[in-house]
Amino acid sequence: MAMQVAAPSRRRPSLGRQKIEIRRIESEEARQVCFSKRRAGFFKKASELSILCSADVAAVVFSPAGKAYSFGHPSVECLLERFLPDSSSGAAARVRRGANNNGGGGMVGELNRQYGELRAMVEAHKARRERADEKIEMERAAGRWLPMDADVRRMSPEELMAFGTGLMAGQAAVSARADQMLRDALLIGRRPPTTTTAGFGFFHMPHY
Amino acid sequence: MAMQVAAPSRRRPSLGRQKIEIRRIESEEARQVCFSKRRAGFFKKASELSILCSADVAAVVFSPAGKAYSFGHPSVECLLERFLPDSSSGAAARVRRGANNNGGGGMVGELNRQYGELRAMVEAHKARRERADEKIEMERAAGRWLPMDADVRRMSPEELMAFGTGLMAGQAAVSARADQMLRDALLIGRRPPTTTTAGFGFFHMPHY
DNA sequence: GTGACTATCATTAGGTT
DNA sequence: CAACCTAATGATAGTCA
Repeated sequence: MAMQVAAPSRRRPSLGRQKIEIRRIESEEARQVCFSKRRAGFFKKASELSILCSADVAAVVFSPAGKAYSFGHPSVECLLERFLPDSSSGAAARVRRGANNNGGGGMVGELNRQYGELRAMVEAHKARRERADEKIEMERAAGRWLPMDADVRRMSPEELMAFGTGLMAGQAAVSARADQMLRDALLIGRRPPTTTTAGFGFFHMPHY
Repeated sequence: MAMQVAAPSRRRPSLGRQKIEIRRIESEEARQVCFSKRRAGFFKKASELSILCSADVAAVVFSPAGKAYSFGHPSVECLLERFLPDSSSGAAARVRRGANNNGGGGMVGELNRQYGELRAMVEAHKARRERADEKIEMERAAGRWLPMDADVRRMSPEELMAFGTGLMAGQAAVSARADQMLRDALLIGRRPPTTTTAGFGFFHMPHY
């Protein structure tokens, strides 16, 4: 492998950072490198957020390979205890029951209420949309849509679109990742991660 | 190389970003503002990390006021279950229950999360993109969007619920579509609807 | 509390070593 | 493969509407 003699006076050592689109990085190598860099940056952000704003933050990341990393202030477990009970105890069950019974009361009503805020925001956007004309084309790529629940009958088209998109997005994510999750789960099983402290919260790093 | 900035005839509207130390922000107001901004940035990073590297990411943030926000790809519960040490009691048990409840058919519960996602997304976008192409949104909203195989818009809440549940069970085609669309919307920067999943994955916003 | 701005600081994509 | 480098992109502190 012949190496070129660097010509420092003429050639730039680097093009510097290039803009990239937020989509899966195809190159296995580049993806790995990016993961390492961004994971570090991500945890740093978590740390700064917790310190600057006195907020409690927990973050867990699973690498494509199945290794688990995490950050938690005060600790991941602690925050999960606070976060989970609320959504798993009575809420979900109650919601579900209500849906089966009348499909429009209780939680759904609340959902709709909250939707009012969102709607307001969307409205605000429309109000500000003065300069914009182009590519209605992309739309086609969107494919088919599917608005559901939350009393869609009362939503404006815009809201329906937004909601449907969001819904699909979530489901898409779940479906698309189901297989990998399964694989990961089987692959990693559950091994106790090593724990280290990084500045503020706790970092759990995987050991190989 | 000290260079004095020549006194500009016109005063700068802002000094721009200033460097700050990573320590609790004393000013109540400044802390709140910072929290909002950084929380958004934090979730965005989480989203990008999960997309770029195909990594599974979950993050939970509690504001000083006690409100909880979260991001999870595929979902917070799902990842937590993978992360938490096996323990048939306490947290793990609850986590599992919650996951089952939500995944088993709690569409509304899921919708509630989607709502949060949508809101987060809108919030994130208002900050910088809408001025470009709201036109598309309008056009689309005009009523030219293609419905799914079933006309969910005419379904009763019960029917929607059932349909939604079925969808969650497995809609490969839809998932693919959504995924593609999401990618386009998110990465390209010019998405049709006012919706972006800030990645994709679920956002849990605080319940009021 | 949120949106808009802008100058700056921070992060990181691509290469190199 | 990780540590360095450089330069361009991205995030955001400070301020005002």
